[in-house]
Amino acid sequence: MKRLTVQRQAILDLINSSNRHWDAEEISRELARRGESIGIATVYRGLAALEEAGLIASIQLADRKRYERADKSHHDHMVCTRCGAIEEFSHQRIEALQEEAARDKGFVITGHQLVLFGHCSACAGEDAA
Amino acid sequence: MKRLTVQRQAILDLINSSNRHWDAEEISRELARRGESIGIATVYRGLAALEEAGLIASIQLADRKRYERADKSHHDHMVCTRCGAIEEFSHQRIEALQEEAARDKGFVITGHQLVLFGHCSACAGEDAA
DNA sequence: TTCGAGAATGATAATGGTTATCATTCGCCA
DNA sequence: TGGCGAATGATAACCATTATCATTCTCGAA
Repeated sequence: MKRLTVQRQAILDLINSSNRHWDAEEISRELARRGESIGIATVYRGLAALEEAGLIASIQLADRKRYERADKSHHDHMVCTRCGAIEEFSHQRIEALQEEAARDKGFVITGHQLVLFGHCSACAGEDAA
Repeated sequence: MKRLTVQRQAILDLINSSNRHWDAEEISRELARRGESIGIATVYRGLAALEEAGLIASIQLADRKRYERADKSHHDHMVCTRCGAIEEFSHQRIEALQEEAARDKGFVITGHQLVLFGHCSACAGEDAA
């Protein structure tokens, strides 16, 4: 990324000001609502550039890619398949064990993604009710 | 799945006869090569039906979904971002720790996916050479 | 300050994996 | 054996994302 343009700054500010996991379309809509419309192609390019620069992070779900703040410690995600909520969790030990498993195979890890699918406490509670 | 048709049987046999991780297009091509052409829509429907029946398993990568045999014990994957090779690994502890993390949040796990990205031993070896 | 080159934008077309549509065919069973 | 739900296959549609390309912007050199 050679330039942090006003469009990219707007995307970055939006993401940094929340704890949400945004997709490109949501960002486009929210910025439009605030009167800062940005072409959808620019949103995609901006997100890619910002991620490459390490200013935002992402998780790749089956249907779409979602972006979040990068200024949080590493974590993985739990996705509720009922309401779509995305929760975060981290477990020191899991990371270490991943490295161990990779080392056993001579595999060099450059990244990883762990996603748990299921029902969040709110949705799971409905079952019991 | 109400019927295990010849088309679905062909898909199942192909997957069960290998250790590969197939995408729909590859299955279509391979069956065509063997003179058992199947419409691409049928391949997609067949894969979905077979997976729902628990006869095959899948991993959702960023660009495409890949299918593999289900008659293997649970495992996760390492994907080489250079040559595309997919290796499998499993770690008892990781599974247990996932459950632990979920329990802490009141989250009920119904499935999960752990993918490590990086370089396989062959590709990583090229660096050293 | 002005100019030029490279970078970014934005409207829109294209891409590619996957799903929907729908007429036709299949296979089970009453 | 007639019928009905299920499956097939060709093809259109979907949808997130990327490519194209003319235009605009921005920074640094002159």
